[in-house]
Amino acid sequence: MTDLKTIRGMPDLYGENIEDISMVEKVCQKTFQSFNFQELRTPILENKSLFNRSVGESSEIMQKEVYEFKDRKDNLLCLRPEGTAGLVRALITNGLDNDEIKKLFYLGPMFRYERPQKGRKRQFFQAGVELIGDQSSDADIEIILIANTILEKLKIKSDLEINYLGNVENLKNYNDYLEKYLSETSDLPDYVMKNPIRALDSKDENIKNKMSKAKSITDFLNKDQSDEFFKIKSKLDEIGIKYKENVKLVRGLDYYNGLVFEFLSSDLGAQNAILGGGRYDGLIKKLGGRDLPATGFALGVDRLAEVVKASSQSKDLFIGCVDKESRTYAQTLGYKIRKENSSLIVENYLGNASVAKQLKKADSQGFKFAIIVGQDELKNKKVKLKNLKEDKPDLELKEKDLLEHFEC
RNA sequence: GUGGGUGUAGCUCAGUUGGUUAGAGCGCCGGUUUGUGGCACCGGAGGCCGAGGGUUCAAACCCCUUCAUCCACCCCA
Repeated sequence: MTDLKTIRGMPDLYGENIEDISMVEKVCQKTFQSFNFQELRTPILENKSLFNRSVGESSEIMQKEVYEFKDRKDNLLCLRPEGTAGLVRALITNGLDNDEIKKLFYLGPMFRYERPQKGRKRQFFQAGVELIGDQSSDADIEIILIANTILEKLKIKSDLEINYLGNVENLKNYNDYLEKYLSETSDLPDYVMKNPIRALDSKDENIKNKMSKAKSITDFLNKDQSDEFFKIKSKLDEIGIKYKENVKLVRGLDYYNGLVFEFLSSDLGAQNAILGGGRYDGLIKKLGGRDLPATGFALGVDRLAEVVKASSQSKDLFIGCVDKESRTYAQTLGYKIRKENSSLIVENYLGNASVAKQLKKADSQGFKFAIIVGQDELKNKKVKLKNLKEDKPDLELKEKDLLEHFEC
């Protein structure tokens, strides 16, 4: 029966699970659009080399988390592990890397071969924005505003942490410094040896102790960079967005520089990052496009869905029927009512249960109103509208009045 | 990739030192009530006890393997 199993970390989603995810996606999409961001949808499959050059060949993700395979013509492909690289590639591929400022968003499944746990699946959903061509700190502020709006709409409590990485040289210098600083320590785990910057957010007590006396990236910034960071912070203050400066915040993808940030939720255990992003000014050029600044973020749709509970949508009208003759009329009524108001949820019950059962079903499924269509209704074109939520007498309505009752 | 927990009905879970036919609650279907809901009562369906192997007269239970899931490390959204 192995052929009937789902692939590890890629569950079928149904019921409440998909309701929550789908609701989060809708909120994201609406919010992006309200900031006048346009959708850009790229393929799930890309050449693996694209991610080697963007995410970084030495990064954890590319080292062991990519689903890669050869196609029938021996091209080395992979399932995308994140969204930014594909979107940047699309800009270059389609000649969109011009001077016009671009505000783009994406939404869809990503894949990483990791050990699954809460808030971490092998297929997971991300939504994100990229603001291309604007190097000002206002652009960084704009995307933080988007992030904040989404989290507010979803009523998710979270803490914003920010840090400033400077540019490639700062990072290199800081990395070199850490390498030297840590070289006195023995028993360093592999991941720290490979990339000393990883020691910053390590949970290992040994490393934590050692790092508490190390210099921070802030000490490696020049005056302009410190000023820029200061500017960003005062703008956040002015708007009234609370944040915590975290000099240990570094991000796992190689392309980040300048401002980086994360929104953290305490309700998710170890996978507490629900949204993260920052500036990636060098990436477009590195991938072969023009030298354009860019900033953006990605959020974990599944992770947000874990911490919100979607208020189950209330359903509007249950149309039952008592025999075959009346059923078609019942369907006609449903059809007309939905035309009158397309946002209504209207069930046309097509089974053979008794009237009592039908009403019970309507009630237990959370419908507000119910009508039962039978011979009388068919003959007189009149129905009794039952209010299932409040104890009120039935309304006897002609077809026209019924339609009016439900129009928007 | 490392360490640990858990897999029994659609869902949440009981199941005694290994002992006849594996249970409950919720949900589903039917009835009390053949055209009027919420409550109550009665009945029913639904299980290869995650999968494969082993020990035993006998395994949901013990052993091995494997898969899935959860927690932590790691990583990230």
